[in-house]
This record gives sequence, structure tokens and C-alpha cells, in this order.
Amino acid sequence: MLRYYANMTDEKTAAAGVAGLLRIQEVAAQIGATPRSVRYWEELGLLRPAARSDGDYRLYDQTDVDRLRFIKGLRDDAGFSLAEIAQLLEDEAARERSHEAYHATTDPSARLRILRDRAARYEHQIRMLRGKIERLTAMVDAAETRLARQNELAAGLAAEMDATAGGPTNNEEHPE
Amino acid sequence: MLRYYANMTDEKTAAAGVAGLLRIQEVAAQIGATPRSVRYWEELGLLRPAARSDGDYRLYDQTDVDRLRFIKGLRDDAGFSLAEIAQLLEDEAARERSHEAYHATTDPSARLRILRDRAARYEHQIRMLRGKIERLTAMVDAAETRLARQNELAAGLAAEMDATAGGPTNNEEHPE
DNA sequence: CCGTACTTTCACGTAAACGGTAATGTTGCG
DNA sequence: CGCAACATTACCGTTTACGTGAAAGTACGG
Repeated sequence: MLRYYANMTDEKTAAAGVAGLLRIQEVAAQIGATPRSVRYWEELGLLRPAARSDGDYRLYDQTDVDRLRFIKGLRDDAGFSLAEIAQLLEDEAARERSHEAYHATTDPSARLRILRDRAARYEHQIRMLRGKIERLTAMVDAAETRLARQNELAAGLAAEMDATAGGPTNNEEHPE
Repeated sequence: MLRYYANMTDEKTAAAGVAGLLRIQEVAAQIGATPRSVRYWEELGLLRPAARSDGDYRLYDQTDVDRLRFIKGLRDDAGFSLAEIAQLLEDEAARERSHEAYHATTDPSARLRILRDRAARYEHQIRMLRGKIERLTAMVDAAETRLARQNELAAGLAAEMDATAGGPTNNEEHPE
């Protein structure tokens, strides 16, 4: 028997079928992390596995893997701290509260508010990432400027070499 | 009297004029770091101030500030470790060796080789940064997909609300 | 049912990147 | 020259993000 976590049963079971659940080593390998890291992220409230086996093994479904992959990207590629990631992703406790609130009502306007909050969060994530991309782009531009300067100097030197080989030595300036 | 560091005198004095040198607190403020961090980066061999005062105060010129700003960006925006940054930037010891080698010869082909090495390094920096930008862009795309899904759901709910208000209740599906 | 590979929690260890403080020296304005 | 503001080295402390066992339990093919 599997114990799925409360209020996550619906689409999680749907997404994973009745099986398709992975153990921690498997998901860790898939996202390029260690089981220890995945457990640590859970400890910080970044995610919660879809289910536990009878023997309390963590069992992850595809949405878990997606979230883990996103977390990994936010750390390795965007360089966010786990605390920042928790803010960005909304920690698991808040997610479950939100999910529960969504299902606790059938009032479309209440549900709409919840969805809009979630959308706002995604928009915030996107803004943060875009900001990082912009700054990285500026850094690339700076590096390209430096590269261009090197290439100009190199071209000057090459010209000097040609001149020396083909005619009288003309001593130009050669900064660095 | 100022003691400029050997083999850095030429363009550093030129860039800074005879003065224009800043103390550590000033440069730290300019790049948004603490003096402690700047000293730590120096300790790891990431840079060396242009000069020291008679009383051994670190004195930085504009090229130092640029380099420090780049280091800060590589840490905060690109999320590189200081060790990785040392690789990327070529640590100060290697820089000085390269600089010295450049000036130790007047042979254009030898100089050309040095410049090409430096250019290759810049190109490597650019490739690394571009890789990061690509992965971040993929993450933005993923976030936008999630956002779009939310917005679709929200649109569905809004339609449901209109229908409920304007006519008979039509019960559609409403996943989350 | 047995062994092996995997998993659990708990706990201690550690590398990186500084923060903070102490003891001391330097700058530079009035 | 006197003093406030800043600097230096040295060193210990802290936080983050795990690594690395230990001790015990679980999953499962044969």
C-alpha cells in the first residue's frame, strides 16, 4: 500500500498512474544531484515527495522531478541560494495551504484569486530570471569589448611583422 | 611616495593619472561589496591593487575597479565560485607572468602568441556566460509555460463565472 | 526466507565565503 | 601635533550546503 500525501492525491496519482513512482536515487540521478541534496532540499521545505512507501521510502512522481530539476537549475545556473529559491518557489507548506484552499471552495472568484496569486509568483520568477539574463548579457558585452581590443592589438602586431619582413622597420606604438 | 607594483606601472599610472587611486572602502562601495570580501578575493589571487601607500594602504585604479566589478558579477549574477572565477579570469600571478613575458620581448610573433592566448581566454569566458544565458532562457521558457497554464485555467474560471451570472449553471471540469 | 542493494533518520564533519573583533598603524584636516 | 576616521594583519566564528558514516529498517529476486 502507498500512502499518498493529503490533498495532493488527485493529479499526482493521475500523473504517475498507479505506479511510475521513483525512489530517491533514481530521481537524484535524473536531475544530476545526490540523494543527500534532495533530502536536504526537502528538509528546507522546498518540496515534498508525492508519496511514501509502507516502509517510508520517498516516492517521487514526474511533477516532483520537474520541480527538482527547476530547483537544481535555480541553484547551478542562476546561482540562487536555497533560501532565495524557497521564496521564489513558495515553500511546500504554503503550496499545500494554497492547494487546499483551492479545493476547499467551489466559488470561482475565490479560486480565481488563488490562480492569480500563483500567476503573479510565476511572473516574479520570470522577472528575476530575466534580470539575471540581462546582467549576464552585459557581462558578455564587456568581455567582447575586451576581446575586440586584444584582436586589434594582435592585428597591429601582425601588420608590424609584415612590414618588418617586407620593408624597413617602422616602429609603431605597442601598448598592451 | 607610492609604491606601484612592478610591471604594472605603465598603463596603470596612465589610467589613474598620478592620482585617482581609491582606497578599499571606496572601491568596495562602488562595486557593492565589503572591504573584507575584496581582501579575501585578493588573498585567493583574484586581483592585486595597483599600488600601496607608504603606510601599506591598498590603492586601486580604474582597471582594478573594473576587474572587481566583473568578479562581483561572476559571483552574484553568474553564480560562479571564486575558484571557478580564478580559472576564468586567470589568477593575478599568471597575469603578471604573462604581462612580464609580453614586455620581456620585442619579438612581434612572441607577443602575438601572448595576445592570442589572452583572446582565447576571453572567448572561453564568453562561451561560459552564453551557456548560462541559454540555460536561464530555457528556465524562463519553462516558467512561461507554467504561467500560460495558470492563465488558461483562470480564463476558464472567468468564463464559468460569466455563465453562472448570465444563465444556467454549466458545470465544466476544473483541474488545477 | 535470505541476502544484497537500497533506504531511513541522526549525527558529526567540512569546504567556501565571508563576518567580526582585536591590536596596531596611517591619513589628513584643523 | 592631535585626533577622528580609516587602514593593516591575524585570527576565530558563522552560515550555507551539503558529505560521510552509523545503526537500523525495507524491497525484492532467487
